[in-house]
Order: sequence, then C-alpha cells, then structure tokens
Amino acid sequence: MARTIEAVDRRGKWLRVTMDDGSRLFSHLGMTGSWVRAAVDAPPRKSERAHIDVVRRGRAISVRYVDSRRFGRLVAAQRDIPDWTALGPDPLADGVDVRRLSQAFAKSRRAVKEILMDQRVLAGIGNILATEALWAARVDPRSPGAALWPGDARAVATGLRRAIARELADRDDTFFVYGQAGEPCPRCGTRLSSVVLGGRTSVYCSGCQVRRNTG
DNA sequence: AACGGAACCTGAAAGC
DNA sequence: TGCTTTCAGGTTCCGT
Repeated sequence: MARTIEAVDRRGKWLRVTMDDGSRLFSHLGMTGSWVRAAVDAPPRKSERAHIDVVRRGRAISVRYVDSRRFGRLVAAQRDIPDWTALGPDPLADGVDVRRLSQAFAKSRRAVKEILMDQRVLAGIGNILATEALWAARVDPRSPGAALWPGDARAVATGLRRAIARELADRDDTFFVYGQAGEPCPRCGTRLSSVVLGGRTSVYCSGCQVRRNTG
C-alpha cells in the first residue's frame, strides 16, 4: 500500500503528485482549499476533507486537505486527467507568449477578461490576475478579444507578468484595482467601476481603461 | 459552437 | 443584539 512519491509539480491551479507505481493524485484548491501540515496524531481540523500521511527523512508527517467551501477537487488516477492535459502553458514555468495570447484574442468575440481566465489559453490566471493585468494594460475588460488593437496583446502580457510578480512578492494582498470598486483609480483618480463578466466581478477604470469595439 | 445564467457550498461581513 | 442578505481568489452544467 505504501508508495513513494516520485514528483510533485504544478500547472496553473492544479497540483500533480506522481507515485513510483505510476499512479497520480491531482489537487485543485478551488476558492478556499489548502494543504496544511500537521502531526500524524493531530485531530482533524474544521473543514478537513482528506489527509495523507507520509514519511519524510524518517519522520512521519500528516498533510491535511482543508476546504470549507468544497469547490476544490482531489482526484486519484492512473494517468493524467483531462483537467490537467487541457491546461495551457503555465505563466511561471513557460512564460507568457505574446503571439499565443494574440491568437487567442483574435479568434474570439468573448470579453477579453473571459479569454484571459480560460485555463486552456494560460493556466492559472484567475479573477485577480486578469483584473490587474487589464488595468495595467489600460484595456476595458469587456472588450471583445477580436476587437483588441495591435499592441494590446503585448501590453496585457506585460501586465500579467507584473501582476504575477507582485503577487509573488506578496505585499499583504494589496491590489491596484481588484476589490477597490468605488475607490479612486491609482493612475488617473477616476472612481473605479465594477461589472460582472462570466459571473465574476470585474473592477476597472472607466477613465483610463479604453473599451475596444468592433466596427 | 458560443453565450449568459444558475448551480455547487460555506462562512465572513455588511445591512437592517 | 440578532436575523437577513450579500459576497467571495473557481469551475461546471444547462438551456437558448
């Protein structure tokens, strides 16, 4: 029953644990999930959904999967699952390719923010990064992908890289516009607006994020 | 195929 | 104080 973990890797919001017998474990944290290390004999914490006991350098450790909202997923499989294989490039591991972004935008009339959050285009871009990147690029999140101007893909790519870098630096969860609707735009002072796209709140500045339109 | 909207869950915060 | 409503860092499903 005991197996040896051969590799742990991440792609976008998915984590993959590969065992020496080829079996795999996939984990997605959803909105509220987390993995927490604990003593093997520690009682389950609130909202604990699963646990894995491992031996590392001779010491037993328990890793607990906690997820109050239960949107996360934990999947055991013998091979890679479609949720994993369908993922686009990972921005950190593979970089953000301007041409790929540009092509994804060009072939879709969906709002640019929804395209950015499509995990097949880039893996791991969620509401925060998409919101921050479009603000940085001065692009209105409602703009149809196919209506973007030349140079927009590059600006959005740059915005994504910056937003990711900021998140990694972790300034105590401070964002330029995410969660700041009603506050002044840090760039031009206009009151930040909010609109729902694909069921997700999208904050943007009507003053400096220009809407691209077709025709 | 593509789009908007609801559904899936719980809990913290805001509103009354 | 306490009950109700709203909202949340994500994804999937369903009807049009």
